[in-house]
Amino acid sequence: MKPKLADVAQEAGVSPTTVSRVINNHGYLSQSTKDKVHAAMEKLNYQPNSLARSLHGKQTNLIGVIFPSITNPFYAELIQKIENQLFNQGYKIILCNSADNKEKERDYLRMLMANQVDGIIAGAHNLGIEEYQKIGLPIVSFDRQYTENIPIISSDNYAGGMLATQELYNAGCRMIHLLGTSSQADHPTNQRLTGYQDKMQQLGLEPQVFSVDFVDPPAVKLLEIKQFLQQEDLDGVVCSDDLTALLVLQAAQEIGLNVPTDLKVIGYDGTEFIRTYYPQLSTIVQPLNDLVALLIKTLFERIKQPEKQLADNHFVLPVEVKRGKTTSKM
Amino acid sequence: MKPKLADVAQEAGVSPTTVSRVINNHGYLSQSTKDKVHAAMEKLNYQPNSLARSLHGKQTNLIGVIFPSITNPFYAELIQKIENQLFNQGYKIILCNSADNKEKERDYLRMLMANQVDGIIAGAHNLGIEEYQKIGLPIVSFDRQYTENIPIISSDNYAGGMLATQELYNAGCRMIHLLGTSSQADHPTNQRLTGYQDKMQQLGLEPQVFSVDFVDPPAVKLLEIKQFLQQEDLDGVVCSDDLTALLVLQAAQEIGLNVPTDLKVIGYDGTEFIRTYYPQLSTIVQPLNDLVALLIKTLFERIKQPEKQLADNHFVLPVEVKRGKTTSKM
DNA sequence: TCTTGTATGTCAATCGTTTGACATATAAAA
DNA sequence: TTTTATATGTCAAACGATTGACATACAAGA
Repeated sequence: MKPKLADVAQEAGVSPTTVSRVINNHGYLSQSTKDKVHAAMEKLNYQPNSLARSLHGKQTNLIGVIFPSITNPFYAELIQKIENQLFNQGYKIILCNSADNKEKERDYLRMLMANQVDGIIAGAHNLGIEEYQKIGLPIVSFDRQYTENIPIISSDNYAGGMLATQELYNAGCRMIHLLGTSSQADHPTNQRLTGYQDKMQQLGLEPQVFSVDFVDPPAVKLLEIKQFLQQEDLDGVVCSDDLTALLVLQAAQEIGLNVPTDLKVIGYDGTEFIRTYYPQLSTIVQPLNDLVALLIKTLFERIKQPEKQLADNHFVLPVEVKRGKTTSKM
Repeated sequence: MKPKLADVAQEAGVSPTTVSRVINNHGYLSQSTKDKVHAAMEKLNYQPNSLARSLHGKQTNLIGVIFPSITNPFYAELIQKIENQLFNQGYKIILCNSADNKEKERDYLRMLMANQVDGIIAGAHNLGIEEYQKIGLPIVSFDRQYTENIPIISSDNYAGGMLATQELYNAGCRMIHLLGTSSQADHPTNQRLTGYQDKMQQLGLEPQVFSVDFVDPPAVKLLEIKQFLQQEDLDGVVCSDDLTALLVLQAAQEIGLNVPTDLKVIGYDGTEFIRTYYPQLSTIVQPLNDLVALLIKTLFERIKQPEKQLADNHFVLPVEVKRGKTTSKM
């Protein structure tokens, strides 16, 4: 059986209370006792049962992390950075992949409650606001609107939409379309769309929006995009994310459109992955490191003072353009 | 405060014991009592504290999942599938990103023990065998050799190495090099190298191996690969993984080598991501779904019968070639 | 009527750890 | 010598749920 505190006490020849005191550094302790206890813990490979400790009121040091997918490089990098930061502060993460599935998300929320996590970082929502209100746990959200009481961290989607459009315009495009994946009405990334529309208007151009269904498999999306490229009169495409942009590049190649000569393309997200393995793709870079730092800082504030009313609950970080060959002038 | 069992009892007008009986479906219960209790749980949004339940001897339904990275699409897809399967069976995962860091891996193992996880799926190791032996928990490993007592699930790296080489040979290559990332001597993916070497010998060709350092940032690797392509006399490259293959394609383009005319390339892993977004890349496809199913099945067997000696502890699943333009004949 | 099965309640021990109350003992400081 | 800080021990209650032992009560069936 796993060693328990009492075993350590016996091994070290001290009382259980003393062992607990050593572990929690509580009360008066001589160096020699500490050493004895540590030696015994080492010898038995003892680990205090965190279930028992947490049950007694201590934190669990577990954070629930809910995102719609981890195979999307953007989320993968986000989660990896979150994991890293949290690990450095002594926290572990329970990874929840909502898979855009209402039931799964609900089940996970329940499980997280049952597991007494200290807090939740959420970047997915299919559920109504009520379920998020009911949880009664510190939550911060990435780029999703929940309730007034839940802080939202996001990058400047509106400015990003404008920047992307401007970039194509600067590269000489005049027939710029937006290619997006349809999603809920209140999804903050819809701001990218608005940014595009406003910028087009500013430039005196007609906004043109085409949507592919978010849930379609990529092969289907590719087909739709090929049709889109063939049917429309266009010389530039603002994509709602980099993966969609990759499909555009692929579609363009398959139907014999040269990028950037015939068509210019800009994506959105600018993950390290894309920047490394598709350096030619122009894109709007979200500041992942800053986003993660802010998410975690905000979450810890919520954990420390759960009741505190938020003066402002929406934090927006700036984005920047990363220029590649897909928006070269010629 | 969070509602507890006693609150539910009061709300439902029954005894705490009865509530517990309803939750665990233990002993005689009338339908009306069950309904009352369920209504009360609903009303209070009650979730049994899993810490307390687990402390009492029940399983935690937590599985530790340790991999070196999640931003690599291969691991991302593996983890996503693991998460999915485990969720369907009522388990949650604690995601551990070892980041090829000994200390981090050790800390995570400790934490997992402390959190009383029911088992571990590990695909990383920097640590010695002893630390894995000490844990005393059901473990299965993906593609890593730990101890005789820990089952290993992998795909057929040796056959994969041969297949990849044969594919280039069939496409007309005669100067086939292997480009790999250096790693530990006992790493099972070294079997890919051996497969390559044996196949070359079989074909009467001279094996040529070039290594880039695993920890180098991609930009540095890219440089090294460019030099490699320029210095060596070659017409085909077997890459140890798809990401390396992407760098080769990029390097080739930058130095003006046409693929597949001047140079043919084949990768390794064949994730859905690569197959979708780089369909031109030929690669060896690992059977992710089967690997995950087997990992989980084996883990559950270990959990059920931890003491059972293993007749065979290495399970190897077959791979297949996915042909793309990078190994077209012409 | 006497069993027997069903339904619920009370009580207490248990899981492993934390922590406060209290006792005691030694050593150093006043 | 008396105080005080230091060091350790014993004991027991708590955290929230589970579960067995035991008591009680009511119904239906023999």
